[in-house]
Amino acid sequence: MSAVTIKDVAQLAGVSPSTVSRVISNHPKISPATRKKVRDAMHQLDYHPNIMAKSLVSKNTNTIGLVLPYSSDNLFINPFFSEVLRGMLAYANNKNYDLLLSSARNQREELEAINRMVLGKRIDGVVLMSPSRDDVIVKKLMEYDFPFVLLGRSLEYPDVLSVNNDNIKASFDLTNYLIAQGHQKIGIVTGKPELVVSEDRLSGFQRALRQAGLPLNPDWIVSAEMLEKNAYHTISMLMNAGDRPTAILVIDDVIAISLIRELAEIGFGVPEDISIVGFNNIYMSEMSNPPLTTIDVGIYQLGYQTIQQLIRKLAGEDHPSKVTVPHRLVVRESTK
Amino acid sequence: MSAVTIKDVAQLAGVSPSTVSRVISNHPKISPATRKKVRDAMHQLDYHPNIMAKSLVSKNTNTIGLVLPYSSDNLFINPFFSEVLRGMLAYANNKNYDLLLSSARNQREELEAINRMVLGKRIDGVVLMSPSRDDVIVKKLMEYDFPFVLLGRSLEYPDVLSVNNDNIKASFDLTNYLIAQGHQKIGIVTGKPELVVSEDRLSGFQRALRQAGLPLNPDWIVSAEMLEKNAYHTISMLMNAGDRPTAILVIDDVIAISLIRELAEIGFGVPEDISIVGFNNIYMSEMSNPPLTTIDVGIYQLGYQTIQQLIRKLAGEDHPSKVTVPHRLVVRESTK
DNA sequence: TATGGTAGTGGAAACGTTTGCACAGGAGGT
DNA sequence: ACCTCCTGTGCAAACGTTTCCACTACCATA
Repeated sequence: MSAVTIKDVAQLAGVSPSTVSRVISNHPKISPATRKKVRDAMHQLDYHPNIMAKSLVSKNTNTIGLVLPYSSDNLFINPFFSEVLRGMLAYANNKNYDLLLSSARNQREELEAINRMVLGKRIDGVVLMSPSRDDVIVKKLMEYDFPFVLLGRSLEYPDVLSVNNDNIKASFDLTNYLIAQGHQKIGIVTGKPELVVSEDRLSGFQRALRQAGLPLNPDWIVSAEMLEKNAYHTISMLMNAGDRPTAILVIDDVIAISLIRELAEIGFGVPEDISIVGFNNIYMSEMSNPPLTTIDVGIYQLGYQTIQQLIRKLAGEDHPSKVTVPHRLVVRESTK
Repeated sequence: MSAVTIKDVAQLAGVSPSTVSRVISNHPKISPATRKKVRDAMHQLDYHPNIMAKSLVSKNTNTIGLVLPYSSDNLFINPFFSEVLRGMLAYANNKNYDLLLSSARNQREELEAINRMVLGKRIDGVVLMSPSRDDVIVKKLMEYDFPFVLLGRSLEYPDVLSVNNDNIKASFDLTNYLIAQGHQKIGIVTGKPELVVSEDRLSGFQRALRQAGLPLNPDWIVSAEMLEKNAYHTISMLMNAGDRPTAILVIDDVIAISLIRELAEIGFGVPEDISIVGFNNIYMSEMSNPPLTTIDVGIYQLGYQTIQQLIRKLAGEDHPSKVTVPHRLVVRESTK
C-alpha cells in the first residue's frame, strides 16, 4: 500500500513541501521550471494527496451529504430515486464533489446522521430530501449557518435554497387535459396527506375542477394507502358505484401502473373503460401496458439542479435561492 | 458554527485530551468517575469528533467507496440499482459505515475515481459493480492489497471477495419451469454479450434445452439491443415466422415488461398467445400488466451481503470469500 | 553605488485527533 | 518497612496537509 506523501515528492523534486503544495493548488508565483520538476516527481511516484489531511487544515471536504429519510421506503424503492441520484452525481462529479450517503430509519437517526456529518466536519453541505414538513433539522442547520438545500419542497425563508416542481400547477394542467378530453367525472388517488407534494397535487386538481365548474364526488377520492391495503375492495367500490368516474388522476406513476393492472384483473380496460393518468414520468411509464399518460417532472433535473444550487452557494456564487423545475404533460395511451 | 474540540471537553471535565479520547473509544482502564465526568462534558458541549482528524491518525475512515461504472447507464435507470443500494446502506449504516458515491463515464474516469479515493485514503474498502470482465482495476487493487468486493461476478482468485447469483442455475431452473408447463418452442432475448451475467443466463438456458432434447431455433434468439432499436420489426420477425415460439425468456425484467407492451401493440396477448418470463424480480414486476413470472435474485440481499463481506474483511473476521445469493422462481400471470 | 521592490522559495505552526511511554499513588506480599 | 505490581492518567509526538511569514536573489531605479 503506497504511502507516498508530499514530503517524498518534495525530496525527489529537490524542493520543500510547501512548494509542492503550491504546485498542486496552482499557486501563481511558482516558476515554470519548479512546476515541471514537481509535476514530474508527482507523476513518477503516483502521488495522490491525502484527503483527510487536506480537509483537516483547509476545512473543506468536497463532499456533499445525503441522508435518505425514514419516510422514504417507498421513495427509495421507487425508481424516482435512482434517477434523482443520477442527476445529482452528474453535476457533483463534474465539479469534483462526491456524495456521502447515509440512511435513517426514523427521525432520531436522521438527526444523528446529520449531526455526525456536519459537526464531524465531514461534508461541506447537505441535501434534505425529507419530504415532510418537519423543521427540526432545518432549524438546526440554520442555527449553525450550515449550507443545505431542500429537494421537493420549499420554505418561506428567503435565503433557504430549494429545488422543487410547481406541483399545484402540474396537477392543474393534468386535470385540465382530462377535462379538455371531455371527461366530466374525474376521481383521484391521493398520497400521504403529511407530504407537501400530495397536498399540492390535490389542491391543483381541485382548483381545475372548480374552475371548470365540475363536481368532485367524495366517493371518487381514495388514498393510495387504502388502495395498497385492499386494492380489490377499494376499486370495486369506486367502479361499481352508480355514478362511476371516467378518469382517475393518480398521485404517482408507480401507483398508477399498479392500478391499471388491478383494474384489468377486475375486467376494466384502460383506456377503453376508464382513463388513468399518473405523475413523475418514471422510466417505466413508457413501458407499461398501456403506456402511461403522465406529467414529466424532470426527475433527473431535480437532482442535477439540487446539487448545482448547493455547489454554487459553496462557491459563493450569486443565484436565486428557489428553483422551480418545469413540468411537461406527456400524453400516451392510458387516456382517451 | 460550533467548533468544539476534544480540548474543550477536556478542559470542562478537568482532564487531559488523552483521557477524553480514551473515554470516546471505550478504553478499559478509565475510572467510572472520570468516564462520567467526561461523558457529561461531551453532552453539555454537544461534542462530535472531527472525523478528518480522527481518520488522519487512526487510518480508517468508516467509509466504503462505490463507483458507478460507465457501462451502467441502464443499470442505473434500472430499479435494480436502488434496491441494491438500499441493501448496502442497511448493512453499512448498521455497522456505522457510510457510503461514498462517485460515478464515471468511462474506464479512465472510473480508474481515476478509485485512485483518488483509495490513494487519497478516503475509504477503507471499495465495491466494484462493473459487470464486465475488465480487470485493470482489480489488478491495481490487488497490487495495493486494498480491500474490495465484486458485485455481480466472481473471479477465480481464491481470496477475492465476491457476491453473485448462480445465474446459470437460475436460468436453467427458469427454462425448466417453462418446459414443465409444456412449452417446446422457447425463444430468448439476450443481453450484452460482454456481460458475464448475460453469458451465464444464456448458457443455463441452452443447457436446459439440451437436457430436455429440445431444439433451439436460431431465429428465436434476439438481442435486447436489437429489440430496443427496432422493436416492431424484431418482434414481427419472431412472431410471423412459420414456426413461432410459445414462450420467451427475457434477460431482464425491465426488458420483459416492455416486450409485453410491444407484443400487445401488435396484437399478441400474454400469456394467451405467448408466455413471457424475466429475470431479477424488480419491484415493478409484480405490478406490471400482467404480473411477470420471473426469477427473484434477491436484489436487496445482493447489496446487503456485498457490504457484509467487505466489512467483515475489514474487521478481520473469517468468512468464505465467495457468496452466492440464492434465487427463487416466482410464478405470476405472464406464463401459462 | 545604494535603495527599494518583486519573484520565488523555505521554515514552522496549525488543524484535531490517537497512542506509546512515563509516572504517581496505592495495594499487596515478604 | 521495603519492594513490586497494577491502575489510572498526563505528556508529547505523530498523522499529512496548508499557509503565514521571512528570507534570498536579483533587477530596476535614482
